[in-house]
Amino acid sequence: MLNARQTELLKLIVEDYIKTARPVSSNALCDIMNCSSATVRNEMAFLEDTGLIEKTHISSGRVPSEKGYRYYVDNIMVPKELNGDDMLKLQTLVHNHSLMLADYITKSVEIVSEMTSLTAVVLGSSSSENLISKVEVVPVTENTLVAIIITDKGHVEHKNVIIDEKVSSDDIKKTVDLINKLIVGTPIDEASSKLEYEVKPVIGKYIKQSEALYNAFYNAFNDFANQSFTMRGRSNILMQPEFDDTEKLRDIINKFEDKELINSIKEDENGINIYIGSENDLSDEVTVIKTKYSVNGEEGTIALIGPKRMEYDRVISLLDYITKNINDR
Amino acid sequence: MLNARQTELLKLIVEDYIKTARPVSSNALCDIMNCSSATVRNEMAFLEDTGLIEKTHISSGRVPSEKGYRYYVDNIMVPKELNGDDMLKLQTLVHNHSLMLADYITKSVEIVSEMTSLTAVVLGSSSSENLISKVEVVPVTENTLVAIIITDKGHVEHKNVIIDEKVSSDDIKKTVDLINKLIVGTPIDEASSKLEYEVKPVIGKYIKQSEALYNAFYNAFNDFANQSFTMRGRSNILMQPEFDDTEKLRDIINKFEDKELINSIKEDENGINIYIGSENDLSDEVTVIKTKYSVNGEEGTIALIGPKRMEYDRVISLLDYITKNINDR
DNA sequence: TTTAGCACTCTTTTTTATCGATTGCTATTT
DNA sequence: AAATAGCAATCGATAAAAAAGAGTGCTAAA
Repeated sequence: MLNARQTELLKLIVEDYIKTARPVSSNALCDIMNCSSATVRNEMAFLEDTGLIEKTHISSGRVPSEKGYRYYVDNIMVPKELNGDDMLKLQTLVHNHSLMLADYITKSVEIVSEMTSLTAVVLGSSSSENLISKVEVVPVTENTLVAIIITDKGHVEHKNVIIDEKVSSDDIKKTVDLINKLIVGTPIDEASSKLEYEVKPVIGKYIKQSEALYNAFYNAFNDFANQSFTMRGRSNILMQPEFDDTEKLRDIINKFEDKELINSIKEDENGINIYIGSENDLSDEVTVIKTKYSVNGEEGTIALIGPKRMEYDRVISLLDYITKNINDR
Repeated sequence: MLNARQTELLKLIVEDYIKTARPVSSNALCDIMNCSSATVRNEMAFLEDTGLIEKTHISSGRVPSEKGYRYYVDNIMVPKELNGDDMLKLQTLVHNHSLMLADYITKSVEIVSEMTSLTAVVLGSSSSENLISKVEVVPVTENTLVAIIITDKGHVEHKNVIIDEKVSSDDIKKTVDLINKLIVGTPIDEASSKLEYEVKPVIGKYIKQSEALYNAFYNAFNDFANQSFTMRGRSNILMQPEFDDTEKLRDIINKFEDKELINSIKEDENGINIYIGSENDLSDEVTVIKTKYSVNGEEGTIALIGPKRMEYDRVISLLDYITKNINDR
C-alpha cells in the first residue's frame, strides 16, 4: 500500500504523462510536491520497485506501467464531473425522445467517440437473442419492392428486392403472410435455415414464382444475423502520438477490421470495466473500457478503445453517463 | 515526342517502379533493352530533360514524375485484359440479377476496392435529382413505426420513429396519404422545406398529434438529402509503402473524412478520367481515377483513389468493366 | 528524513568515416 | 554518328565516434 505522498506522486506522474505523453522527471514535480527533486527521486525509486512506474531507459523520467495505470484507476482516480461543454453536447441527445433505442445508442457512442477521440463500439444483443417479430413488404415499382424485417428488440432492417414481374401482389401478400406465420418468434440467426426447411417446401405448393421473394428474405435474414456491431471513430486512434509509427498503426487498423476479435469484446460483468494493455485481447498498446447496457430486455455492450494513456477520469464519467441514460430509456 | 526506344524505356521504368516501389537503375534495364547501361543512361538523361522521370537524389535511379505517369497513361499503357481470377470474382456479381441498382453499384465497387487495394467512392446522383416517388409507414409496435422513403431512382431509406401513443392508425394513414399527395415528385433536398411550408400548415387542421410523424419525415428527408456518398476500402491506402510515414497517412485519412472534398470528386466528363497527383484536389500523393455511370436516368460517379504508383492498366480495365456492366443494367 | 552535490548512464544530436549504388562525362570503339 | 567502356564524382545508407543534455542513483551533509 502506498502512503499519502507516494499516492500523490503516482497521481501526478500518471496525469502529467496522460497530458503530455512524455516521461516525467523528478525535477518537474518538486515544486508541486513541495520538496526537492532528490526526495521525489527517492519516492520514485520506491514506486518503481513496486512496479507502478517505469523508465523508458536507465536515465529517463518515469512513465506509468500497466500496473501503475491499474493502481491509478482502482485507487486514486475519481471520475471527473462532466463540464458544462460536455454536458451540453449530451443533453440535447438525452432529451430527444423521438429516437428509437438502437438509434439512440448509436448516436450516443458517436458523440462520445467524437468528444474523447476514442474509437467506440456497440455490440448489441446477439442475433440469437433477437427474435423476428414481423416481416413486411412494401412495393416500390412493378418489379421491385422493399422487404422489411423487424425484431422484438426493435431493430429494423430493409432490403431491396427485384422480383420476377410475373408475381402478383396477391401472391406477394400470401408469401409474406406465410413467412410471418411460420417465422415470427424465431431468432434471427436461425431464421434463414428455418425459412429453408419449413417455409420453402410449403411455399412452392401454393405460390408459383415465389423464388425471388424467398431469396430476398433468405439473404436479408443472413445479412441481418451477421451484422453484429457498430463502430464509430475508427480513425481517431491514428491521431494519437503513441501511434506515430506505421507498424503499430497498421496493426491496430487490422485488428479493427477483424470482426471476430471485435465481437469478442463483448462484456458480461456489470459496471464499467477497464482492460489496460495486456489485460485485453486487442493489443498491449491500447486500453478497452466497456460496460453493459440493459433496457427492455435488450442487453448489449458499449466499448471505448484508445491508447493506454487516456483521460480515464473523464472517459469513465462519459461512458457512465450515456449508459445510465440508455438504461433509463 | 519520344522515339521507340525512349518509349520502351519509359514503359519499363514506370512498370518496374509500379511493381517494386524503388527507383530504377540503368543497370537493371540494359539486359531487357539490349544495350549497355551507358546507353540506357543517355536515354534516361533525355527522359529526365523532358521531365518524364526524375531522380530522388543526384545519384539515384529514376522514378516516374507526374508528367511521366501522365505520358505513360496517355500514350504507352494499354488496358490490361482481365485475368481469369479477376473475371471470376466479377462474374458472380454481374450475373446476380436480384440486386437493385444502388446495391449492385455498391457491391461492385466493394469488390473492385478489395481486388485493387484502392479506396473506392460512389457519388450517386445528387439529391436534387432524386425525386420522392413514395413514402410509406409500417407499424412496429403500438408507439413505434418505420417510415420508408422511396425515390424515383430506386433509392430506399428507412427511419425508425417513436410516435405519441395517442395517434391512431387512421390518423397515421391520413398523414401518410397527405404527405404522399403533396410531396411526391419533389427532389429530396427540397422535401423537408416543402414539408414544412406546405404540409405542416395543412396537416394540423385535419389531424391532431401529428407532430411526431411530421418530425420523423422531416428528419428522414434531411438525412437522406445529406448522405451523399458511399466509400469502401478506406484503410487500404494505409498498407501502401508510400504512406509509411505517419504525417502523410494522417493527412490522407483526414482528407477522407472531409465530406465536402470527397463530394467534389464528382465527375462530369465522359469516359475514364485520371487525375494524377497535383491534377486532383485531394493530395499530390494520390491518383484519382473516376468515371460516370448512367443508367435509367440515374447518373453518378465512381472513383478509385490510391497511390500514384498504381497498376493503371489493370485498374482502368476493372473500372471500365464494372461501369459498363452498371450502364447495361 | 531531507537535501545538495556529483558521477554515471543513456538518449539525442552532431560529426566523421566508410561502403556501395548509380550517375555523368570523356575517351574509345563500332 | 551511335554505342560503349571506364572512371571520377555524388549521395544515401550504415556505422562509429564524439559531444551535449537530461535525468538518475548514491553518498555525505544538513
